[in-house]
Amino acid sequence: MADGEPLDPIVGALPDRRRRRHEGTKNEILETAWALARREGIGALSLRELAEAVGMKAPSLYTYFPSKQSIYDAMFAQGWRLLLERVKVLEPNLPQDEHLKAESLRTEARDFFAFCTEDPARYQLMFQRPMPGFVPSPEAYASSEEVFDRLRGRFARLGLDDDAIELWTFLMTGITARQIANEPGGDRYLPYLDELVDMFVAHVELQTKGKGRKR
Amino acid sequence: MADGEPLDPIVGALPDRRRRRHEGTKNEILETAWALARREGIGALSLRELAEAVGMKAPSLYTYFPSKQSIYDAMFAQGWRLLLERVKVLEPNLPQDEHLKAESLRTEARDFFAFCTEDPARYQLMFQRPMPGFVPSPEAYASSEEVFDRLRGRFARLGLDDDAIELWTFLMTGITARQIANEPGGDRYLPYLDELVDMFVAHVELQTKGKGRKR
DNA sequence: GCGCTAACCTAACGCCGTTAGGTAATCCTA
DNA sequence: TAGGATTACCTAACGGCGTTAGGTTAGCGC
Repeated sequence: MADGEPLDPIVGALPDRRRRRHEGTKNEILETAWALARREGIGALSLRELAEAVGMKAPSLYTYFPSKQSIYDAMFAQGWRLLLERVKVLEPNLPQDEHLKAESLRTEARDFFAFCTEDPARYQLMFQRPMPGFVPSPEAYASSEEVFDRLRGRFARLGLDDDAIELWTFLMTGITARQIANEPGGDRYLPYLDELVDMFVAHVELQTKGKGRKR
Repeated sequence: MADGEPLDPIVGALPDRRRRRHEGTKNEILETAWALARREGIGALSLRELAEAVGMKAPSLYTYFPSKQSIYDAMFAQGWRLLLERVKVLEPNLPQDEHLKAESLRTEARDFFAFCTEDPARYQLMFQRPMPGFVPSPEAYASSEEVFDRLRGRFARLGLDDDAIELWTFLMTGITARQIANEPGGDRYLPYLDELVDMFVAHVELQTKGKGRKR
């Protein structure tokens, strides 16, 4: 308590120049990790290989990350932050009422599908957790929570409740998972996307009209 | 060509007693592998641990399987054979015409959901391929193909085409994937299953009525 | 009883993530 | 600007992994 910040004692106390360099190297490691993950699969990432790709030996990586898991964690957080940025730009274009519900949802779906399929390694890390024992840290998890919060917000503005969100999530999960599994990197299932959205819209419209029914 | 069977020269030439014993041990290894996979995750399976659990040392497993991948492959094939058995019993109860389409699909969905959620490790192995580099052998793949063929057959009898199958697969993939990811071993999403089926039925009914339309 | 081979074993290879412990460069303070 | 601290790397090594090499023993057909 007496001498300043006991939290994060190493990095936190760095002067700006060094700190920037440290952060720069950290980012370089992460970018290289993404490149390797894309080439050989997220589960095939090796610290020795990663270290060599950035011009180090494996143990030196531990200056920047305390474990391999923490590298995965940082990548996981990066992925969700990126998705968060992308869903944020969707929101100003939302209609003020429930008009254009279908169009909004089509845009939403296309954006999500594009995000998921443009980087299969990222998709696996974010949605499938293929590394045995990997559990994202609370900080990393926070971004993913905010993505869902904002999804809830957008759906509320379209007059859709939490059950609709669950249904929506099933649809989006289903089509992207199948795309990644059967044709990673491609977009063979993209033509089905609008049909899924239409099906969904028809369903929730029916629910709303016959309101007060079950559940 | 001259001297009998050059295929599978070791196991194929065994006398019955030995052969049975060999197959028995093989099954014991697989059952133990399933137990370990269920306890610690399919990706955490270790040959040394597996060997110890069946009272061997790791290299001795190579008498029964040529590699760890081949153990995964055998488990993969087992999983799909089991699912095949389960969908087979569905077929005698199918209606002769398109009557009871919704009921048939509800049964279909419930059965699939139950199969997927009752063993998360099996689900991951069959549907998510979490082991880097694992590719099922053609023989193992055959069972999974037959499951799909029979699905096509059942759907045809209900008057549903291949596009409907794709949509159906998205739905089933979506809800099971989410169940496994968010609450492995539970059935929190089961209540949404009938709603998904209703949505699907309403959609394909609409497509059929307004026939000759797009796509 | 003899030869064959399945069914095990131990030892070891090269990989992995990680730790211990050392050294050189860089920075802040006096 | 010299001294002390700390970062940013290194090499060596540990225990674990899947796998291979090479050996021994037990069970089988002839």
